[in-house]
Amino acid sequence: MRAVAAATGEPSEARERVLDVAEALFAERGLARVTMREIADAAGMRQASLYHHAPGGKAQLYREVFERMIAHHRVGLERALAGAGSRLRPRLRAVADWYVGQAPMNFLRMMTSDMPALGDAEAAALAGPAYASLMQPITEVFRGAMAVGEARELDPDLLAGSLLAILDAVAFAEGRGYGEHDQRAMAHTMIDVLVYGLAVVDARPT
Amino acid sequence: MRAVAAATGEPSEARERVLDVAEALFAERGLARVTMREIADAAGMRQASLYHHAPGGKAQLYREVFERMIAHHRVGLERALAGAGSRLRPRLRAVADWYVGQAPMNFLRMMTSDMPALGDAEAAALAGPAYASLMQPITEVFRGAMAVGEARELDPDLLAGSLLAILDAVAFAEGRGYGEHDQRAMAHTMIDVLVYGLAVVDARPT
DNA sequence: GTCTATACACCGATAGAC
DNA sequence: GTCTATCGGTGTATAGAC
Repeated sequence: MRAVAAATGEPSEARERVLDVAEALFAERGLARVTMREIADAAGMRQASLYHHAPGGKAQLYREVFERMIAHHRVGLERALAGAGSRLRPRLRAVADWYVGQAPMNFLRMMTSDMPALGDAEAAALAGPAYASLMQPITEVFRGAMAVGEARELDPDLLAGSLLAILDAVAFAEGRGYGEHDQRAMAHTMIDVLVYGLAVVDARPT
Repeated sequence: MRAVAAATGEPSEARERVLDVAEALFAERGLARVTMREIADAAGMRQASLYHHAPGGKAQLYREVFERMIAHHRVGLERALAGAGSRLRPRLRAVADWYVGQAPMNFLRMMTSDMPALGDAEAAALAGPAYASLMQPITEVFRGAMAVGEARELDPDLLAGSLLAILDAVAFAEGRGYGEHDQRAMAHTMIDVLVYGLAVVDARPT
C-alpha cells in the first residue's frame, strides 16, 4: 500500500516551492499581511492552484511552514552548538551567529500576533514544538553554565527568552542601515554584558 | 475665533471613549487584527458612528492612538525616573516597574507589524516621536551611568533597545500564569544581570 | 496540476434620514 | 451624534473545465 499525504498535499517540486516562498513571506510580514495571491505569484502559479498543494488552506499552510522553520532552527542551533566548545560565551555567540545569519523570523511578533490569529487550539499545538526547538537548546546552554559555576543560578527560561528578544531587536536593526556584520557585533556586545553579568564573583556594585 | 479640530474630530466624552477602547484593542491585538466594528462595539456605538469622531478612518485613528500612547509613556517614564535617584540600577528598575505596570504595548510587534502596514511615509512620521518617547529616556539613563563610570562605554541605543525587548518578552509572559508581581521580579533579575555586566571592573571571566 | 470563474464573507468607508 | 443601509474592494475558498 502506498503512503498517503492527502491532508497536507502530495510531496512534489512545486509543493516545495510553495512552502519555500510561503515561509519567506510569512517570516517577513507575518500571517495577516500575506495573501494567498502573493504566495501564488511568488510560486509562479494562480491563487486557486495553491489549494492543490495546500488543501488545508492558509492557516494549515502557515502551520506547516512554521513547523518546518522551527525544525530548521533546531537543527541549525544544535549543529552550531556542537562546534562551540563548552564555555558560556562562545556557545552564546554560536547561537547568535546562527540566528543573525538566518532570515529574520521575528519570534516575538509571531508569538504575539500570528499565533493568536490561529485560535487557541492551533496556538497551543504549535507552542510545544516552538519551545523545544528555539528555547530549549538555549536554556540548556545556560543550565550547563550554571552547573559548572560559570553562571549564577537564575531562571534559564527567563535568560533564554531574554536572549531571543535581544536577537529579535538586533535583527530589527536590519534594513535600517545595519548589515549582518553589524548585527553580529551588536549581538556579541550584548552577550558579553550577559556573560559578565552572570559571572559568579565576590564584589558586586551596589 | 474658535479653535477647530475638524480633521481629527471634535473633542468630546464619546470621542475620548473611542480613543480609549481603540488604544486597548490596538495594543492587545495590533492594527491588522482589530476591526472598526469591534472598536465601535466596545465604545457602545455603531461602526458608521465612529467616523464622526474619527473622520480620518482607521489608519488615522491608529496614528492618533499611537501618539497618545507614547506621549503617555514619555510622561510616565520621566516621572518614574525623577524619583529614582541617580544610580543605574534603581533607575532601570523604575523604567521596568513603569513599563510592567502599563498595558502591554508589544513594542517590537508594533514596529515590525503595524508600522509597515501604514506605509513608509506614515511609519517614518511616527518613528521619530516613538524614539523620543520610549528609547531616548532610557538611552539617557545609560549615558548618565557611563558618564560617572558606573557603566562601560557601549552603544546606548543598543542597550535601550535590548532593555525594551527584554521588557516585551517579560510582558509576553503575562496571560501565561505570570502576574504583574512575577513580571516585576523577572525584569529586576534581568536588570541585575545588565547592571553587573555593565560594571567597570578589572577582572573579567574569559 | 493548472487554469478560469465565481461564490461567499468581511471590512472600511460613505450617504443620508432622524 | 447616532442611526440604517449600502457600496466597493479585498481575501479565502470552491467548482469544474482542460
